[in-house]
Amino acid sequence: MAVTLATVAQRAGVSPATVSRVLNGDYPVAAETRKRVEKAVRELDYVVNAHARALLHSTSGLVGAILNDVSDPFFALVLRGIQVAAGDLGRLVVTAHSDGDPDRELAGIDLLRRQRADAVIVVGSGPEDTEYRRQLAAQARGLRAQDSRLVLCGRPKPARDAPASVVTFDDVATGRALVEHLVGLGHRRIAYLGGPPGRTTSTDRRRGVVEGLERAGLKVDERLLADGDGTREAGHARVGELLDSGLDFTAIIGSNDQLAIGALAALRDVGWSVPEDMSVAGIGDLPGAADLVPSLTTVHLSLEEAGRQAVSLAFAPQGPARTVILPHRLIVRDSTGRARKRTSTRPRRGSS
Amino acid sequence: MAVTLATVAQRAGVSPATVSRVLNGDYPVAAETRKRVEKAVRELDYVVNAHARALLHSTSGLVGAILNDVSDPFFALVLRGIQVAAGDLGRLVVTAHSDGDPDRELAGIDLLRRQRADAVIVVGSGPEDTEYRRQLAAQARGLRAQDSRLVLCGRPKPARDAPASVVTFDDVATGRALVEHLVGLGHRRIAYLGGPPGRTTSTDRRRGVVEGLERAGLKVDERLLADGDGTREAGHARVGELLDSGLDFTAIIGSNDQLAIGALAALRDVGWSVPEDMSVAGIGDLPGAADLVPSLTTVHLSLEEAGRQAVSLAFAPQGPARTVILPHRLIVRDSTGRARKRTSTRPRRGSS
DNA sequence: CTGAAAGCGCTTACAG
DNA sequence: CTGAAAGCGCTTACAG
Repeated sequence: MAVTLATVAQRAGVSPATVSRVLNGDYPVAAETRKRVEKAVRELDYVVNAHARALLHSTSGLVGAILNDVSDPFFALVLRGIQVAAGDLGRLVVTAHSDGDPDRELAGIDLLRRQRADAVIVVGSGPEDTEYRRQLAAQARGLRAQDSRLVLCGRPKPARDAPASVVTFDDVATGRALVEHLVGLGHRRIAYLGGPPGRTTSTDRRRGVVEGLERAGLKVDERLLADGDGTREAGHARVGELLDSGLDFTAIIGSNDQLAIGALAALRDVGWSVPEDMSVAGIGDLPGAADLVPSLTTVHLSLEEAGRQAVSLAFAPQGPARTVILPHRLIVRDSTGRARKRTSTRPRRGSS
Repeated sequence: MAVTLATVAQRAGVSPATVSRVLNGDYPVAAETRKRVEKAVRELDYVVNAHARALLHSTSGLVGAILNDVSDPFFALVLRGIQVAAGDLGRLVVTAHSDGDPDRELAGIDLLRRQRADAVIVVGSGPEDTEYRRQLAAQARGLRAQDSRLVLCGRPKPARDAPASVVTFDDVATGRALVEHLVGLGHRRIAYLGGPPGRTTSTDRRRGVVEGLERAGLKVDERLLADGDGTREAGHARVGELLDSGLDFTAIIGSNDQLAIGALAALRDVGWSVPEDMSVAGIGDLPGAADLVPSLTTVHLSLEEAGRQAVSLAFAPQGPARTVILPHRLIVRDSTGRARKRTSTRPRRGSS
């Protein structure tokens, strides 16, 4: 049925071993023989079976990536970096998506272990749940035992001793940087739109914001720290609520660009101007942030670079697990400006 | 070294066959034995080798996807659809990216054939080059011979008789729909920003625009049809040039949303208002199109649905190759409006 | 209910 | 330069 090495060998009138040698081209074969074999390969449209190969060597040439959601630009950019770097190494990328569900993430790693992936890269923030972290650490050890490895991209290790490399950003510092920027512009009451609670990134960015406020000697008003699922819609809704609440604030930090975009939309709804009536900032600097009106002040994260680094850590020659913290960069654009002088001049909801 | 079925069997004091049966759970095994085996599996952290399995059955459980660029939202959305549908079928997705290079695309298919992917989905517009189409058709036949199949998502078949299924949009109709919309608003001179020449989608959308103009009895001014690589930057640059050229036009159709975004930016640069001074529309309705200011009139394409359909075509029970044309939908937002009455009132470049 | 044996499609020492 | 044979890690008739 299927064309195998044996089929080719028969057609070319040689042994399977010889065909294999021609194909791999790493062994002396008579020019004449080679030609016959190549002809047979062409005529039969023979394509080597990667599984048979993978069985011999214990490597598959596959690198696995687990993502929340490929259509989210954050993950898409990291994935691109992974693809480029993996491509350069002649490896294919196998992706599984978890939708942020810890169990699906773990199940994804398992599937990838079955495929004997040369490395598994788990992208994005992780659940802080203890049991989950225990299991992830176990998967890290399992991969190691298979001569593969786990690389975490965008989150810290689940346990100090987990054999996993990490490439991530200093999420605490990104939150702090935004607060410092806004405080420098005279803002004293800053609202914060958090991401899904119980996830490393959400916790860290929020901590950064709180630290920033404290360092500036400002008191933290919990009522201005709004949680949500991190989507544009959540940002839109939370800002609507904050506006309705009558609380006083002059700036909004979205813990990601989507939230900031939602905030901009909510402000547009009520006719407030940004940055005149309210400053808005995000984190991520995803494509399009500069094309918003007003263009978005945000913290740039080199996501594609993170993906590339993850692959390079994955295939680094031996050595213990490493941790790389990638730099971030505050990008000041038009959505943040000096704080309003007097709150009494603030426009009222629906004033437009 | 590595933990195999044999290791588990030995530990549990049974034969490999029994372990296999416990693992697959499709065969009677004594409860007592089962328990012992499961214990051994757990203790050894045994993970079955998918390659050994793939060698037995001739299926791998992998679906392959070839994309220009995962970080482009168009492709990211299709990929998400593919992942969701493949996940529902218990299959993993292997991705390769081509950056639009025909040779890399073909090479990607080859890698996927080696992996014995159950199906290969090639996403996005295709080169119109004859030689390329011949080779793609050959790959389609090769996949078919391997009991796999080729599905094209977003482009037509490379040849009438190529054994490939197709899920795509009516690109000609999308271009035409936009022209009709604009003509209905009184526009008579419409500029068009094309995508990369020599690609199916570019050609079709452009044809749609030209057809639309002709049907409306308008004459086609080639000078208003600008080609480019389809990026935001190209849109920005082309519109700048068109503005400088002094040609008269009141609306711009970007053959994708990125081009339209670039157009909006270029108009902002010179202080023109949209839609008062110029109408702008795109194709795609990518996330964020509604958050632009002004929000973008565009043609909605159900990209995620296209990905899902591609998988469903790939695993449809037998049957000849099929072609599915997904519906598109004109979404009128704020970036298009009635044509200016008198061209003489048009603001001049740099008037702002 | 359990095991021995063959075989999936390759590669690689080992001989010649 | 070429081939016969063993083996990678599984599954599945075939016996029992």
